[in-house]
Amino acid sequence: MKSYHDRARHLVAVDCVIFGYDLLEKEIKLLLFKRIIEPAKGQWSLTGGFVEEDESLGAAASRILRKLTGLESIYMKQSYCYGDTGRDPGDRVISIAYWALISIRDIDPEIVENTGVNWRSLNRLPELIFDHAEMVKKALADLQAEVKIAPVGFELLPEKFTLVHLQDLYEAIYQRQIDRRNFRKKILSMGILEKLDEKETVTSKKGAFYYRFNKDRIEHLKEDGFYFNLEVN
Amino acid sequence: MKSYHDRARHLVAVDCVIFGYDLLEKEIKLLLFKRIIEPAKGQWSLTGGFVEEDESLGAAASRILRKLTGLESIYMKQSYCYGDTGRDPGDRVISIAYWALISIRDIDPEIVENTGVNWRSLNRLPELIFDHAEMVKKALADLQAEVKIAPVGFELLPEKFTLVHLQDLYEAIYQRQIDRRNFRKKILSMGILEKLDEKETVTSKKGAFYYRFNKDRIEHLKEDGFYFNLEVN
DNA sequence: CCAAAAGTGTTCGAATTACACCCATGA
DNA sequence: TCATGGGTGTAATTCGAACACTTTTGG
Repeated sequence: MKSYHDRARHLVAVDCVIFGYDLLEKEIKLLLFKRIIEPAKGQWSLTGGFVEEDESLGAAASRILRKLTGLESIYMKQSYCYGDTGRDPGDRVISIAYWALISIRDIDPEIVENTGVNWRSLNRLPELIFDHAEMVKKALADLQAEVKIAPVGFELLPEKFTLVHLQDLYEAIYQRQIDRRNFRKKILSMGILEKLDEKETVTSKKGAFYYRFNKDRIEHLKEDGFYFNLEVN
Repeated sequence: MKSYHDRARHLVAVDCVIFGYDLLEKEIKLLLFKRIIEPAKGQWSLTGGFVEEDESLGAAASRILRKLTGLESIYMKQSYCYGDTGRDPGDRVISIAYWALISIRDIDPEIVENTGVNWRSLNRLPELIFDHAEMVKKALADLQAEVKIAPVGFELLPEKFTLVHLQDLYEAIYQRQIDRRNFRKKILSMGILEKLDEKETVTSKKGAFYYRFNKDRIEHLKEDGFYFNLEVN
């Protein structure tokens, strides 16, 4: 049954701001690609695609992410809907931006190779088409806000990680330095980490203890309306 | 020039979560209306409409607000885009929710009368169609977040107001009690209010001093990245 | 033995919370 | 004179910020 006759119909797209973290380089990167269709063919762009007939917005975003990385992201959130009439010179397109946070190391490199996408450091982005720079800016703000209220970053680290790894990650997201002592004090006081007996000895001679997340504890805290704030110092 | 051929085209709507404040009743209300078209004709709904061919999303939201209230709202913000395929049983409609905050007293009562809309207390809402209840919930959260970082509420009060009025407003938005002394201490310490010699003597025998906003000072603080937080006590 | 990274506590100031009594006035 | 709502200050606590030295060990 179709109600609503004679109404304007619009092209609706989803654009994905895919943040990746590589714990070796300690930097947040963005997955960009060179447009293969007109207009603006050959220029740098976010990854996106049109929303199909019977496809929800989230499904469209997941489809695009999966195609480019082979991943289903745990952290994929809607950011904002961009609908100015002139934003895409090709036609009037309404675009919903999503952001996702993934671990670069998890990606199938072959897929990345084949799809012509490219990881670019957040600090040294090329010029982007249309309003994509604005999308990135807003998505980063969303990510930074999200990180304060949910243990987002934890999804990006391997099962075992050191407190140094964890701090590096938060520094990459916030894009600033954090005091080591204050960071440890705060994160440990939350009681969501379990210290293991094992040490990571690759990056230092002394070695750093591995930790592991206590997922039950996190779930428990969330239920109690726990406010996860790591914005120290 | 039209690029992008053979792509699905969608109905795109805007739904407005219009929050109103009445300083007499000290309550936030929502502007609802009874649907006059199928499906769900006769049921309560947010106010909305389809986005037209060459109309930006914000323009569509403003158009709807203006039609129903005669107002241009200073505070109208995009909330979230709802696009599940089955959300509207009439057809697949992608809807962008906006919220606005207006002063009920400013509205032309004749327009409200003619359009069949209705102010309903936020605490005693009727059942709403589709996913509109979810829209309201999210928009309220957005409003509460916005209020912490911008002097939103000020737009809702008349030129002259008492500190009691201002506190009532914030209590209505946060939906909780605030300690009188702490509230005053905080708001006065910001230096954005000017005390007048005049008193409001309607609600009390003693009378309460009127205040007025110092808009220049607010602009000045905003430029310095001022974080407007009134979440006291 | 020394370079390099991990690990650890304390102090200070600011901000937030809790809390109770006096004031002015019209009826 | 009394009921009603307006107005005020202080002490206790919590939270975040700043800050420097010791430990371990492989080379």
